[in-house]
Amino acid sequence: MINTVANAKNDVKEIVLNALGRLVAEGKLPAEPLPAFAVEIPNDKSHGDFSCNAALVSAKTLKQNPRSIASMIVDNAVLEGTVFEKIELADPGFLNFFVSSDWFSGTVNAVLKEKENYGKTDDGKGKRVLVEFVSANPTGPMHIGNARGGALGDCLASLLQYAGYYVEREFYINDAGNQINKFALSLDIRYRQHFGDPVEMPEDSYHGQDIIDHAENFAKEYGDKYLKASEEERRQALVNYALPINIKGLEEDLLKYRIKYDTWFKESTLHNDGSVAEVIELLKEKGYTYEQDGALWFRSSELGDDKDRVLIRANGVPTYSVPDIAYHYNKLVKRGFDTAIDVLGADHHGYVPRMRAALTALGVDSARLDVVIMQMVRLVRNGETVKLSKRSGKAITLSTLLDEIPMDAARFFFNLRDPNTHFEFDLDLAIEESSNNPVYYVQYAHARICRILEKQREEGNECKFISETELVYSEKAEIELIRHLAALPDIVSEGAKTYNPSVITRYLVELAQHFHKFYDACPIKGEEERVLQSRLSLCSAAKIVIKNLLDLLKVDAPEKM
RNA sequence: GCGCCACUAGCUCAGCUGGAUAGAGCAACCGCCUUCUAAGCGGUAGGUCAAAGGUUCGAAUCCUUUGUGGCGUGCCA
Repeated sequence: MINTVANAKNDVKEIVLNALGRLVAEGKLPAEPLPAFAVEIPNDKSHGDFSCNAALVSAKTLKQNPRSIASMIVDNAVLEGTVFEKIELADPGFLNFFVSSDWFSGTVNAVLKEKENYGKTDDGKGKRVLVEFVSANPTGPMHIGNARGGALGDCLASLLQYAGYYVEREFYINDAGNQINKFALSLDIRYRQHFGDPVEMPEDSYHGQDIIDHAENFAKEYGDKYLKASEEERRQALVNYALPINIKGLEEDLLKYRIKYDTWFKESTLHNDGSVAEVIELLKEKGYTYEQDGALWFRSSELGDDKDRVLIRANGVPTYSVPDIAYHYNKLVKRGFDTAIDVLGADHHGYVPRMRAALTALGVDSARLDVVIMQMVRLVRNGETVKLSKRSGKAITLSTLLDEIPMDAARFFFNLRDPNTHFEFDLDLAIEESSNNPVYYVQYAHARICRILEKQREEGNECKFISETELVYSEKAEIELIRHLAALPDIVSEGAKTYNPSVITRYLVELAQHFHKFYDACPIKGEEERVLQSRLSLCSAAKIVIKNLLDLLKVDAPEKM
């Protein structure tokens, strides 16, 4: 058994349940089913290492006051063979558990033994999860929202892997439908304008410089020969030329961002292989469709959406929902993933009930679709919000952002906050090479440890990894640091369960803080052998954990700064 | 109008399924390098947790109403 917070919490639960069981068996307590109770880490360390509210929550059921229940539990608790050395009763009825001192050395030992596996959990039990994220429109470059989605989706995928899931990353390419038509139209007009045609760009076409560049490069390569071709042929040629370039661009930008997908899934394949038609047939068969005003409707309002939705327009063209339904059907049924996770911007939240309704209609448990909604990012420079205008084509693209700020900072910063909260990205801070910048603060801790270990090695003090019974920790800063190391598996479980990688970045900042305090309070050089070895071991353990988690985030862990 | 998300220190944010005096970082002020990285550490000050009700042993946390802000609400994606 490894000394982690998670295991200690389980031990507390067992001790309490056993004590309660004994009391019931002796007839001192009624045999009532008790409500679930919690084990937590108190803020105030005088309240012990772990505290339990069992007596408080069961007071009502047992019809006794919490204090007397707690007192009975204390009297009947058996601590032999556990990591705890004492339990205290505290008002109004808390049970405070104190671990024995070798629990701390055991934790350090566990980290050193497990190395790169320390912190991993088996919550996922190998369940197959598909994380789809970014899926930016291939008609243009990626914007700032994709930057958050990229960092978030990629780290979420890594976190789930860490928690024992089998994970694949996927990018869904919308290479069909209206957006592509608009793309074609925009390219077409720019191409004709290039040769002096006075035609104007419609309001809702793509006005960006990238479209002009594509048209001009196309003109350079093929001259004016497509001017004489049919409009359809010309647009097709333009799309066939520009779209692969864009997709390649997306792939390259994302690779620079350290994101590598397992699959690039094209929407067009769903049209070509009949999946789109199949899904419509299935919905019809199940009786979830009807015709009205010449269009085919989906009875989504019966399945939790706030209104019915059009599947096929009066003009015979399916709406975007249909391939999307086919796509999710593909993920969950055809490819058999246990869970599909979509990382979406808040502006798409209205789409979620519809997709769940569709899955339900198709006989798929809609709980297998999980959606991580991320709120908008506000970019701030010099204390002022950077205005983003998509319409004018002057939005900040992902690649300009990444030219401005270091990759490490981007990946770290976009995972600093809960996905579902609005958040402010301070561009100046991301560039700053100081302790104000959380990335540097964490990296500095890592570099510092590396140098300490190296210096000690030069002086003949190798970290020997002596047995846990010989490690000794008594300083407050040591204890705090070890407590934090022990908490990692719990943090991983929580982050995986709530789809929230920000717990990892925050954990790292706190870990770095605990380390810096330890560094300041506990010298290594010149200490007696046992203390020296204990502290070297603790340094190594902290280094392992920082490195593991920076790797998870795909942020560099420099050995020197 | 309806729906989703938010509102905690001057600023940016934590606060786990309700728990024991509400936490960090920044900014402000005061300190710490002849010893392993001062890109570090310590201290002081700063809050009616948007407001009002409710639920209970106990609420920043759960419920209701109100206010403010963001985003949705297409036979656009």
